[in-house]
Amino acid sequence: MQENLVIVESPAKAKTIEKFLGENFLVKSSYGHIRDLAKKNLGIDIEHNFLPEYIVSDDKVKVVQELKSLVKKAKVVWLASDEDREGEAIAWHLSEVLGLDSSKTKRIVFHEITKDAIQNAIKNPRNVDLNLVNAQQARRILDRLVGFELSPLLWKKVKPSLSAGRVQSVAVRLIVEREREIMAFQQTSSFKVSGIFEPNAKEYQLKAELDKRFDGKAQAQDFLQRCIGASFSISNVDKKPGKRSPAAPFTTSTLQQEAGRKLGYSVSQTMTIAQKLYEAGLITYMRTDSVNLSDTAIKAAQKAVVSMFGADYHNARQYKTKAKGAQEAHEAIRPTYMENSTIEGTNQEKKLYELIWKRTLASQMSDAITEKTTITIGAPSLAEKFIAAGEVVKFDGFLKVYKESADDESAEDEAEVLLPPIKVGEAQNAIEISAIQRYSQRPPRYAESSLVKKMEELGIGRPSTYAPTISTIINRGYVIKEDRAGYEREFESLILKKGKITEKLSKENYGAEKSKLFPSDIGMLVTDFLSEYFGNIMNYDFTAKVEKDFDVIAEGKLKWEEMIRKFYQNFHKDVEQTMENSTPTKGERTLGVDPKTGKVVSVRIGRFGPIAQIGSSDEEPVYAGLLKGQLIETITLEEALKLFDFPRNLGEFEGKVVQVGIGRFGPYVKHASKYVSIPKTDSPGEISLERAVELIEAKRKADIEKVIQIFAGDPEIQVLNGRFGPYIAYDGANYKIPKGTDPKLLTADECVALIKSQASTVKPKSKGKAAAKKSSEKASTKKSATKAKSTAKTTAKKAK
DNA sequence: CAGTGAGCGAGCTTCCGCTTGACTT
Repeated sequence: MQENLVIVESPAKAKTIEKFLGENFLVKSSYGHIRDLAKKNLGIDIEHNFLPEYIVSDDKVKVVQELKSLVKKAKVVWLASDEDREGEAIAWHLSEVLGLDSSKTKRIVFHEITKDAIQNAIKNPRNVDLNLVNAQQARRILDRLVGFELSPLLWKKVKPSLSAGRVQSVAVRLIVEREREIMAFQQTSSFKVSGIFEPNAKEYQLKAELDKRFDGKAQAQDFLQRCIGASFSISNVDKKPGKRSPAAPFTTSTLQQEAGRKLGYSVSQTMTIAQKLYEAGLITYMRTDSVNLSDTAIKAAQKAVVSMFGADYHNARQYKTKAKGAQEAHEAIRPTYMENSTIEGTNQEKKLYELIWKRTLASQMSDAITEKTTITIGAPSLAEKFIAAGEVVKFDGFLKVYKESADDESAEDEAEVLLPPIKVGEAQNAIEISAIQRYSQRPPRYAESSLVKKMEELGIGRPSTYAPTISTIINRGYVIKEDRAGYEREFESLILKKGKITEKLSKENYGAEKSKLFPSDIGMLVTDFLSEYFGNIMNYDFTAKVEKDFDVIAEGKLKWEEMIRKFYQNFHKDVEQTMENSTPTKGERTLGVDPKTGKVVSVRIGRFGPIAQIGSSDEEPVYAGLLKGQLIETITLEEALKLFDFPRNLGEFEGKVVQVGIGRFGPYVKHASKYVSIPKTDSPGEISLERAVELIEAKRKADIEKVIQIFAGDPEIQVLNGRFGPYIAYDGANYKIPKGTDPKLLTADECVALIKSQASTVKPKSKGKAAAKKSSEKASTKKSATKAKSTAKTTAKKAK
C-alpha cells in the first residue's frame, strides 16, 4: 500500500508523474475544479458578507468519493494542483471537501513535468496560500454576480435565454465595433506607379516603385507624360544588413493563431487535436500562457539543432512572457521528445505536431542574417524617384524550419528578390511605366484566432476558455461565423509603353470573407444596451482593473469581501435602476413609407429573429424575415420591400407549381410540397425557373443516394447515408454501423440485431430536450454505467 | 424543417475557469 497520495489536476499528468515518483506514491487526478458555487439563485449570500455556497459538481461526485477513500489509507496527501490562482483554489477545495488534516497535508508545485522538478517539489512543500485562494474566490464571485445579474436583465429587456458576462460581452463588443468601423469606412483610391527598367546592354531588368502616389487620374497622367523622353539612371545604391529572429515557442493563443493561419483549423479543432497529442504523451500541456521552456527541453532542442543543421544554426534562447495577466503555471507547448520530428497519428495530428515541433526547434535557432538593397532610379527632369528594394537572406538560420504567418492576408508576400550588381550612374531605359488605381483597405473582420489574439492582448479570458467563449457567443446568436461573397469593382490603369500612354478599365473582386466573425442584430442590440447602462463592465480595461485588485488580495493586503462589496454596491444599484427605468428594446428602426400602400415600413427583432414590417402594429401589419447577412442597422427601404415579394411563383414543372420563398432556414424552392434550399451563391430575388428545376433535380438525386438499403420485409428499417457516414434509421431513431461492416451487405436481421444491441442514440422528437441530452450510452461497451445514467436512459425512452 | 410574428402566464434560461469524455445523422 502506498503511503503517499498525490493529487494533480489532469489524469494524463498523473500517469507521467507516477513514473517519476516510484512505488511509494499513488498519483490521482481531481479533473480540474471539484466544487463550484451553487447554481440555484446566486450561490452567494449577499446579506452575510457574500458568503459563497459551494457544491461538489455533479460530474465530480465520483471523483471526490474515490479520493476520500484513498485519503483514509494515505499517511501524507500531496496537493499538486497547478501553481496559479485556480490551482491554489483547487488545492483548498480539496482540503475542505476531503477533510484533510493539516498535519498530513502538503502543498507542492512544479511548472515543468521533469523528474528533477518533481523531486525538488517534494523536497520543498508549503501550505495552501489562503491569500491566493481568496483572490480566486473574488474572481469567481465577481463573475457570478456580473453574469447572474446582467443576464436576467437581458431576459426581461431584450430576449429570454440571453447571457452577459465579463468576458463574453466584451468579446462581442470587439466584433460589433469592428463591424461598425467597416460600415463607416470611406473607401478612397489613388494611383500607384511602378516601372520596369533595363540598362542599355539589357543584362537585367529592375522593377521599381515610385516614391509617391497620385490622388487623381489627371496627376498620374501628367506624371507619365513627363516620363516620356526623360533620361533615367541609377542615382543611388544602398545596402543595409538586417536580421530576423524566431518567434517564441507556442502558448495556447499563438498555437491557435498559427494553426488557424497555416492549417485552417478552428480554435476548438486545434484544442481537440492538441488534447489528443497531450494524452498520447507527445506534447506538453496545451493550455498555457507561458513561453518558458524547461532546461531539459532547451538542451534537447540544442542537440536536435546541432545534429540536424550544425552548431552555427544553434542559439539557446529563453523567452519572456508578455501577455497581460499571465500566470505561467505550465511550460510553453512543445514536443516532449525533440528527437521525434514526426509522429504516428491522423493527418491532422501529424500536421499540428509538426507545427509545434518546428516552432520549438526554430525558437532555439540562430537569427537569419539578411541584406537589404535599395536602388534609386531618377531622371534630371523629374522630382519623383523610383525605388527598387530587395532583400537577400545571407544566412537562413531559423528560417530553415519555420516562418511565422501574418493575419493580414493583404500583406503582399515579399518574395526574395535578388538584385544584380549595379553601378551608380548607370543609364536605364524605362520599358514600361504604369499607374494603377488602388483602393484603401477597410479594417479586417475578426477570424476566431485573431479574436483570441485580441482578447489575450486585453487580458480577457484564459487559455482554457478561449475556445468555449467563442462557442458561447456563437451559440447565443450574438455572432455568426461564415463566408461571404465579395463584390466587384472597377479600377483604371494608365500604361506608358514606347512613348505612348494607353488607358484600361479592369474589374477586380474584393471583400470576400472566409470563416469570419460577423455580429448579428441581437449581438449589436445587446452590446448597445450593456454599453449604455454598464459602461464600466463593457470597458476594455475592466478585467485589467479588477485583476489589479485580485493581485492585492493575493498579497494579503486587501480583503476579498471588501473588494466585492465596493464593486457590488454600485453595480447592483445600476442593475436595479436599469430594471426600473430602461424600456424594453427590440432595436426598431423606421425605414420609410411603402409606395404601394402608403404604410410605414420598419425593421425590428421579432420572436423568431429580425423582421421587416409594413404597417404599424395596430393596423394588421404584414411581416417578412430578414435575409442572412442583412442587418437591422444597415438594411435599406428598397431591400426591405423586396422581402415581401416572397413567396413567389416561378412557373410550373411536371404540372405542379414551383415557388420560391424565404423560411426560417433561408431561401428555398418549393415544388410538390417538397422543399429545396437555395444555395448562397444564388439570389432568391432573381432565380429562374430553369435554375429552380436544376435544384429540385439535384435534391432528388441526393435523396436517392441517401438511401443505401430498404428491406422489403421491414420497410421501417432503413440503411442511410448521413453526414457522419452510413447509419441505420428505425422508428425515428438512429443506430451506428460498426466499422468494417459494408452497409450495402447488411441484412434485415443484422440490422435488427444492431438496433437491439444499441440503446437509442436519439432524441424523442418532442420536448424531451433535457432527457435526450443525458440519455444514450452504449449499454454493452462501457464497463459501468452509473445508476444516475441508467435512470436517465429509461426516462428518455418513456418521454418518447 | 420551411405560410409563424396576438396575448397570458408558468417555468426556465445565465457567469468564468479548471478538467475530460460522450456524442453528433
